[in-house]
Amino acid sequence: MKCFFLPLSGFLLSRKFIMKEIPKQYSPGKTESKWYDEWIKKGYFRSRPDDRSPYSMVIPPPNVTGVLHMGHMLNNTIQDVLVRRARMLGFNTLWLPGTDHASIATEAKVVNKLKSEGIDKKSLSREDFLRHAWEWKEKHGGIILEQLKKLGASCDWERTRFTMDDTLSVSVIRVFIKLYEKGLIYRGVRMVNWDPKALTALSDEEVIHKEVQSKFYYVRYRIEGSEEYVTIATTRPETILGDTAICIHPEDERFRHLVGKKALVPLINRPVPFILDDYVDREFGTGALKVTPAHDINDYKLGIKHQLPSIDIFNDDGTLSEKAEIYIGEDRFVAREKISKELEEKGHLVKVEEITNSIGFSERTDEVIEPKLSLQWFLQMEALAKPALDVVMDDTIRFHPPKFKNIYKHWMENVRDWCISRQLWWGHRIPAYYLPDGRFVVAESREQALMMAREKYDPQLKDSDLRQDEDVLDTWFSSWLWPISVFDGISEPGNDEIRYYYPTNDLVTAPEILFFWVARMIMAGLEFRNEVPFHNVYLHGIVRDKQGRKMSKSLGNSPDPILLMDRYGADGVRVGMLLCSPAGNDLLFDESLCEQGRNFCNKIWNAFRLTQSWQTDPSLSQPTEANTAIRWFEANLNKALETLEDHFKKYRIADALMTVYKLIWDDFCSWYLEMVKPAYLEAMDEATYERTIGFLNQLLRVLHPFMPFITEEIFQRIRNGDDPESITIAPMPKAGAYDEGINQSFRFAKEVIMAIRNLRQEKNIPPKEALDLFIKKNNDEQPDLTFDGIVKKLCNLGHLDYVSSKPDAAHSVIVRSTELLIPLDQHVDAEEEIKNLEAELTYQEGFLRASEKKLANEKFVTNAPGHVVALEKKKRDDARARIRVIREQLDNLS
RNA sequence: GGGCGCUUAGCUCAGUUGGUUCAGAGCACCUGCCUUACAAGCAGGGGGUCACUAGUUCGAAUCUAGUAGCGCCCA
Repeated sequence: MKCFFLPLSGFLLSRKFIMKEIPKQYSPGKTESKWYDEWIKKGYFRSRPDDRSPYSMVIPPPNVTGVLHMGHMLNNTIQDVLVRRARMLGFNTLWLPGTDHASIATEAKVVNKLKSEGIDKKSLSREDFLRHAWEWKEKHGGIILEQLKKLGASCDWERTRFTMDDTLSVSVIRVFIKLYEKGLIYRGVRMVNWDPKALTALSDEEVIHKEVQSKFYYVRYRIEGSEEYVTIATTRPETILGDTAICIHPEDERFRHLVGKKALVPLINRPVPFILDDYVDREFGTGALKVTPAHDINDYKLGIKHQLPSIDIFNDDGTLSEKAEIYIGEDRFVAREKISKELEEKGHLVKVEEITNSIGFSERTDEVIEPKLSLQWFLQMEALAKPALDVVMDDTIRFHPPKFKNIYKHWMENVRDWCISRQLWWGHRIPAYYLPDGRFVVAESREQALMMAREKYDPQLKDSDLRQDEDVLDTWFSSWLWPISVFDGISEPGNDEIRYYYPTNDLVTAPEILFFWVARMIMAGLEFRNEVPFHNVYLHGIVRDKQGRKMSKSLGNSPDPILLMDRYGADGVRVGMLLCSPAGNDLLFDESLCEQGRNFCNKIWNAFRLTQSWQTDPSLSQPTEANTAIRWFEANLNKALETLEDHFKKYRIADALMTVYKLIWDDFCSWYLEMVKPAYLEAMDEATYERTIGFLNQLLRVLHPFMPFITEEIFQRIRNGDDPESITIAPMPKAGAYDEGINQSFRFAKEVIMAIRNLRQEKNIPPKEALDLFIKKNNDEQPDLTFDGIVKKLCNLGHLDYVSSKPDAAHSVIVRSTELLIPLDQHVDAEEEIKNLEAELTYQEGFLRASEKKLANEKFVTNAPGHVVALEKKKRDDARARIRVIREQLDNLS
C-alpha cells in the first residue's frame, strides 16, 4: 500500500475514509502561498555561476509605480513557463527581476502627492524633491514585484535590480560619456515633441498619433498696401501669431502676382513675405500655406531653407507667451477659441470645415504634443542601427513569431536620431558641466569635469564656475542597457557574472515596445559587448477584452488579476492566460478561460484522489489489460513528449499547454485510468499501481512549468525516496523511443469502443447491462487482439468472440472494414439499418470512383511521389473492402 | 499617403517544403446520464463552398494575380 498517509502495518484504511480525507475539490488558496514560501526558503530560484550551462532571462522591468495588470500576467506567466522548464531541464537558471524608474510617470506621481500635501514642486530644491521621490519609491515602489510572487514567478529575488541603483546609474553615465566621446551624442536645437503637461521633450517613439475630428479654419490675410486678400487654411488658428511667411507653389498662377508683396497677419498686422516652394500641395486647402517655423516640423524645414525668422509664441506649459503679442498667458486651446472668434468678428474667417487629421499625443500624459524648438541632447542612430538590423535579419536573434522581422526592418531603416534629454529631475542627470560662457565638458563627476575644463579651457576655473546640466536622460536610455547593467557589465566588463549569464537566452515582451526597448537593447549589446543581448525574442499580443477592446483603466474592462487569482487560483489563471495566447496575436481574454484552468486543476486533483483510493494486494498478478494499458500509455506519453519538445522549440507555448492538457485529461484520465481501474471494492496488483503512480509523477513534471502549485502539492503527496525534494528541481521527462504499433492498435480499439458506446446510446442500453460482441472474421486477415481485454472492460462486454457467420438478431456496426455484431433482445429495425447502410454505400462508392480515377490518371501515377501513390492504392483497397462488407450486410438484411 | 500582415466551425485559433478519409483543436452548442475519482463531471452527437474571382498543377486551405473587408506600423 503506497498511500503516504496510511498508518504502518498492513492495516487497510477504508475507501470511504480516504475519500473523506482528500477533499473532492482542489482549493488553491493556502496551497499556493505555502509552496511559494517553501521554494523561497529553499532557494530554488537562486542562481550563482557554476559548471552547469546557464539559462538566463531578464524581466522586462515594469514601471516602479506600476501595479499588476493583465498584460503583466501574460508576460510573466510565459516567462515563468520558460524558466521553470529550463530549470527542470538541468540548466543553471536565472530569471532576474527588477523595475525601471519611469521618469515621467514617477515624477508626475510624486508631484501630485506633494501637491495634495500643499507642497509645490517649484518651491523645492532639486535635492529636496529627489528626497521626496526616493521616499515615495521606497514606500510604494515595486508593489508589482510582490504581486508577481502570487503568480508563482520563479525569479531570483535576491538579485532584484532598479535602474537607479548605483551600479546601474554608473553604467548609464559611462555609456553617455563613451558615446559622447565617440561623437555619437550631440546637443542641438531641433524641433522636438514637447509635452506641455509633463514639461519635457519626448522622443518620437513616445508620441502616439491618433486620428481626430478637427476644424479646418479658412483665414484671409490682407495684402499690404491693397484691399486684396489671400486665404490660407489651418487647423491651428492660434499659431498665425507665429507666422513668418506665406508659401505658394512656384507654378501656381493664382498667386504669382503676390510675389514680392507682403501679407499682414490678422489681429496683429505683422507683415510677412511670400515665399515660393514646391513643397506646397496646390490641391490641399487653398494652395497658400502659412509658415510657422517655431511650431511645425515641416514649416521649420521651410524656415531653414528660406532663412525665415522663427517666433516661438508658446511658453513651456502651452500658454501663449509675450511673443504672441495678444492673449498672453492663455492656454493654447482657449486661445484657439478666442482667436477664431475674433477672426470671425473682424471679417478674417472665411469658413470652417470639419476634417479628420492626425495629432500626436504624449504616451505618458495623453497631452497633445506641441512641436517646439528646443535645445536637447540627441543620440545618432544610424551607425548603431545597421548592425542591430543585421543580427535580426540573419537570425542570430530570432523573433517569435517571425513576422515582426519585417516591421523591425522598416523601422531600423528609417530610424531618426533619438532625443535623450528630458526636462525632469527624477532620473539620471546628464553629466555635462557648463562654463559660465556656455561651453561645456562631459565627465563622470564634478571633480573630473573641473579638471577637464581647466585643462581644456581655462586653468583658473573654480568649482563654483561649473553648472551641471539640469536635465535627466530618457528612461529608455537606462533600460536599453538592462541585460548588461544588471550584471554590471559596463563598468566591469570582465566580471564572472556577465561572462556567465550574458548573452541571455530569451526575452519575452510585447511588440508595442519592439522599438522603444528591444531594438535599442540589441544596439547597446552590440555596441558595448560586441554581442547580442539575447537569442530569442518572444513577442506576445496585447490582452484585450472579449469585444477586442484594449484593457484600460478608463474603460474599466480589466479584471483585477489579484482577485482573479483569489477566485481561480494562480494555476487556473495562468492556464486561462496561456490558452488564449498564440504567439503574436492579441488575445481576447475571457474570465471563463480561467474557469477552464480551474476545472483542469480539479480534474488532476481527482485523478490523484482516485489513485489514492486504490488498495494493492501483493498476491495479485498483473492482468493482461493493465499490462497492455501500461505499454500503450508509455508509448503515448513518449509521443506526446516529442510533440511537446517540438512546440517548445518553436515557442508555441499555447500549443504546448494544449498538448499536456489533452495528454492528462483525455489520455490519462479518460482512457488509461479507466483501463487499469479495478472493479468496485477490489484491490489492484502492485506492479500496475507502481506504474500508474510513476506516470502521474511524470505528468506532474511535464505540467509543472504551466501550473507550478498544484503539481507541487500532488508531487509532495506521491513522491518517494528517489524523487527530489521539490518538483521545481525535478528532472523534466524527455521523449524516448516508443512503439508506434501499439498506438495504432489503440486507435483502432478506440474506434471500436466508441462505436459500441454510440450503439448503447442510440438504443438506450444502460452501461450496467452487459453486451456480447462478435467480430466477423475478415477473410484471412489476422485480427489484432492486443486491446480485446480492454474493449471488453470499457464496453462492459460479456463475450468477445471472433465468428465467421452472423448470429441471429444482431446489430451490425462497421469500423474501418471490420464488422462488429452485437446481439440485442430488441427488435432490429431492418428498414432503418438498410437505409443507413445504403447511405454509407453511396458515399464509399463515390470515394472509390474518385480514387480509381486518380489512379487511372497516368500523370498522377508518374508525377506524384511514390508514397502518395501507394497511399492512394491503399485507400482504394480499403474502400473496396468496406464496400464488400456493406454489401454482405445488405444481403443478410434483405 | 508609404510599408507589413490577416480573412478556415457560433468564438479563439492550428493546419510546417502543395499529396494520409484533410478540412482539425479547445471552448461554446445539442442529447443522455447525480455510473462509488471528478456535475468544476461522464458518455455520445451535430456543425465549415477554408473571404471572393481568375490562374498554375495530375492534385490547392496551402502557390500566383486581382477584388472586398479587417488590423498593425510609419508619415
